[in-house]
Amino acid sequence: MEIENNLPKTFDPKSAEDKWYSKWLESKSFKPKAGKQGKTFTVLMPPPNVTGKLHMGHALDATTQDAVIRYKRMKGFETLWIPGTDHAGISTQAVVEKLIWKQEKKNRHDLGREEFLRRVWEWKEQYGSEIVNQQQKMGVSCDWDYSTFTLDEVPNKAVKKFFVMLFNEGLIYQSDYIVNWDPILQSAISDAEVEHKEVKGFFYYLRYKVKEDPNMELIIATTRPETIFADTAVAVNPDDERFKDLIGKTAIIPICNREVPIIGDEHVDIEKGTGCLKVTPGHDFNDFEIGKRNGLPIINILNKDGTFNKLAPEIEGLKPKDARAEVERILTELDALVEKKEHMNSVGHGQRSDEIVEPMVSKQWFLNTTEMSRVAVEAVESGEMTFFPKGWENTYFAWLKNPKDWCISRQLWWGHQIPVYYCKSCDAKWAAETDPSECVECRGKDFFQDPDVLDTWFSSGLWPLSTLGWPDEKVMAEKGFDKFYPNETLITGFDIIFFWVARMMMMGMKVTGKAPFAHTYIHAIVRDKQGRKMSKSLGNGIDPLDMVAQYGADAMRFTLAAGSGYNRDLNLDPERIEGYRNFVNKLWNAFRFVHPFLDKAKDELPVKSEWHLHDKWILAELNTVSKHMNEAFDVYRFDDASAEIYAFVYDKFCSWYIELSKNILYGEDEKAKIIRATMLKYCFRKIVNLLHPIVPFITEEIWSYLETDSKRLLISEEYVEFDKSLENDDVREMMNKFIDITTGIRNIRSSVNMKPKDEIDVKLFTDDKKLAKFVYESRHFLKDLANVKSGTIRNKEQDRPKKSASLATAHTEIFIPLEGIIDLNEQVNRIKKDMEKTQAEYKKVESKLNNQNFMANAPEEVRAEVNEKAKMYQDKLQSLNTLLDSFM
RNA sequence: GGGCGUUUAGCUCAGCUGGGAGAGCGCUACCCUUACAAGGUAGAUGUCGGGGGUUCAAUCCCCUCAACGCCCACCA
Repeated sequence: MEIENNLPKTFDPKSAEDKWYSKWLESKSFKPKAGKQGKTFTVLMPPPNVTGKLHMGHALDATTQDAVIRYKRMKGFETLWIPGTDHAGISTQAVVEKLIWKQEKKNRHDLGREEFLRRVWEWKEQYGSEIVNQQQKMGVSCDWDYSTFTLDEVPNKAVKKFFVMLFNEGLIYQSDYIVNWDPILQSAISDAEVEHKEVKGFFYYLRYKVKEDPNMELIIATTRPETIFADTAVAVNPDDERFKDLIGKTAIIPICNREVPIIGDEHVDIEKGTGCLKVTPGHDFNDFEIGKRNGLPIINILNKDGTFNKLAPEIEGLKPKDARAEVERILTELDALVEKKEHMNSVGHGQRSDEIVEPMVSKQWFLNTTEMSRVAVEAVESGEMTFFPKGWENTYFAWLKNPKDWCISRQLWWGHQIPVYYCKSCDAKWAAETDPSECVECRGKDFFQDPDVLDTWFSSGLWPLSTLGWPDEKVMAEKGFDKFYPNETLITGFDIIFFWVARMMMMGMKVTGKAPFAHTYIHAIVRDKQGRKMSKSLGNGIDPLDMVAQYGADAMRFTLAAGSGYNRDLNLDPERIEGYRNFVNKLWNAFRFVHPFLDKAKDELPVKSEWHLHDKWILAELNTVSKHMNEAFDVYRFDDASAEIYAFVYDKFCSWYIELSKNILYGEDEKAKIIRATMLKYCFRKIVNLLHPIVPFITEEIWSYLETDSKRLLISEEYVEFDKSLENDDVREMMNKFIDITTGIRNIRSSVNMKPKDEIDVKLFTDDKKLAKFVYESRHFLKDLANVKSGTIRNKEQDRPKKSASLATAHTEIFIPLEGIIDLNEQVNRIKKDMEKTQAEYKKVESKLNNQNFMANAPEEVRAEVNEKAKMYQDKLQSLNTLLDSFM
């Protein structure tokens, strides 16, 4: 019979993607809608930087969040997924500065603050929307009306409100402090933004004279000889027998010949170096502390661009590297350099600029996080917020249990300007949420705002609040703050646990007393197939949009979901995407098979008494899959969810149910046809439903053929739930046996190199009467599945055919009489091999049963299982013996 | 130096509270069989990093060694 099919032979992702994304937008399917759960479910998208092109990490973010949101939406939660973008102070400013320099040879100071910011905004308007396009290509179902940019009005207000609040509480303070200075950005950066890298350097052993005793000299080891101009002391350990008499005396710094005190300080390690330490409070974190303890002066010998200033006259204007060489030259000349030894040094680099950061003392704003950290720790310890996988809480704790004050000011222009004002007429300094018109103290008009801006993470930390309108009460009401805060789940990568997760926790709890989200799912970092980080310099990056163009968004999403469980790395090989593209296509073709029969299908399932055993079986299997998928999604095991449905579609639905349906659908029995068509349609509705959170496009496309009401979109359907009444272990057992027999016959066919066209006669022997009956009734199917032309099925008391190709399962012996055609020795060997294997298995269980300790200690169910297995192996061995006998 | 993690089939990885070693990709043979060659059928492959211990029973728990990776701190 010829069946017409007007569907394309391969699935075309592109047209489906565009079509359905617009339909979802039109139908407002992404907007929160009250559902049967009576609860909200909010997810906050980590806002990508406006500078950025989306990379695979974003694609993983998008896929996992979209899967969760779609799942929960279908489960009947009122879902809200909030998108947005981050102004990313440092990187954006750097990108635009570079661009302007390239085009006009002007730096930001040439343009002035106002003009420069205008240019950055212009740039942002042009490129910021690119991100939205890219996200939409991946199918994200977020509510675009909630889209927020960190420099929008409300986040601006949030930042100011929070700043002023903490300023007035005394938690935000200004201080001269040693900070990490990035000479490229010409700004302070926080500790968290510094990355340490191993760099080859040297130990320089320098000779310092002691003023009081011209014959005495101290040898000091240092890795940074160029900083001697900023030294204000020499320190030794007060318990160090070698040097303690020198404490109180004076050392003379080579080159600049400055006299500095020799002091005793516990920090000095007797074992390390020479036991003498040069103290540079202006350019070293530890020395800064020593200086504070001992009241030492601070000398700053660096300019903002990292070159040396006039306090280091011999090297003025030089960069640290050149300065070091010059100092080395002079020291050698003066015979003050005793020795130079190679040494691996770990040196701080700016996360953004990748330039060596210089510790430098400057006036900065700090946020005291002691109390906020404690609260944030408590929230996780109490279970108010849970990490998935749980292990990541260690990383979180490591950061928060050892809080350091957070340097929040940056010497940049692009960002939230610090809302602190200074009066020029009096000494007043105050923080205000709105632009002031006069000095709070002298009411003078001559005041100015602090020129610095806040660390980007300061505004990101308030993201859960500001995206829902805080602190503007009107906007909060519009956006449903009370309804959607706290969020339910945060999904992000582990690299920003303390940059972002910890800060949101601290700030969210500070403002509302509640953790901003209940769950944090930490997903893997996407790497290349060799496990290397994707980076520009390696050129191993994979562009998600290329993958979408090449294989379709569904294939890429399925790949990412399948690779994303509780693992730390996700090594992505484009070949895997191709593999899952094939899966998507498989699904499409399975549907192509069903499609012509949809006319016959009814919308309601027939009464149970009319179900074929195949139907009961596939519905039971599908039901189990739905159970496992629900469980997996609930705990963010996207890998399990994907594997479950993948295996079902391939190994159960396509390989068996569809194959078994052909005989019926191409047959004569009209009633049976209708039932089978109805069942297939029903299964397909469930399959695309279950798959929808992972592969939204193809499932919506297929759904459109299955649902007559074109207004009902799959995205808004109810997710399949477990239904206990569909479970049926007897049917499963029967089908498994039938599959054993079919596979067994195919196995024999393959072993004797039979062509698919060759028809065969099969003789089956089993003592399972129900099975015998079912197999007999299924004889037509066996023709389709294994080209069985004729056969008999008898009990094991009957004589077996001689010299046949044969095989034994635990329940059935299969004979294919082929005397004269087959190599008998080969057959005997095959049976013997099977026998050895089975015997080995049997021995394993037998030894357990003979082990008294096992019988005494093992739980009953385990014993029962082992018993059953032993019986199964015995049966099989007996059958194999019978098979061998047939060759005698 | 402190902490975390990883080590299971050629590759990438799953294996929950101990009780049959699994998946995908790849590979081999045969097949263009009327949903699908982006396919079908059949098949091969593991001393579960090494050693020791607990247990009737260890990939799983404990100890130890080794290799690799990450994070933090520090480096006179």
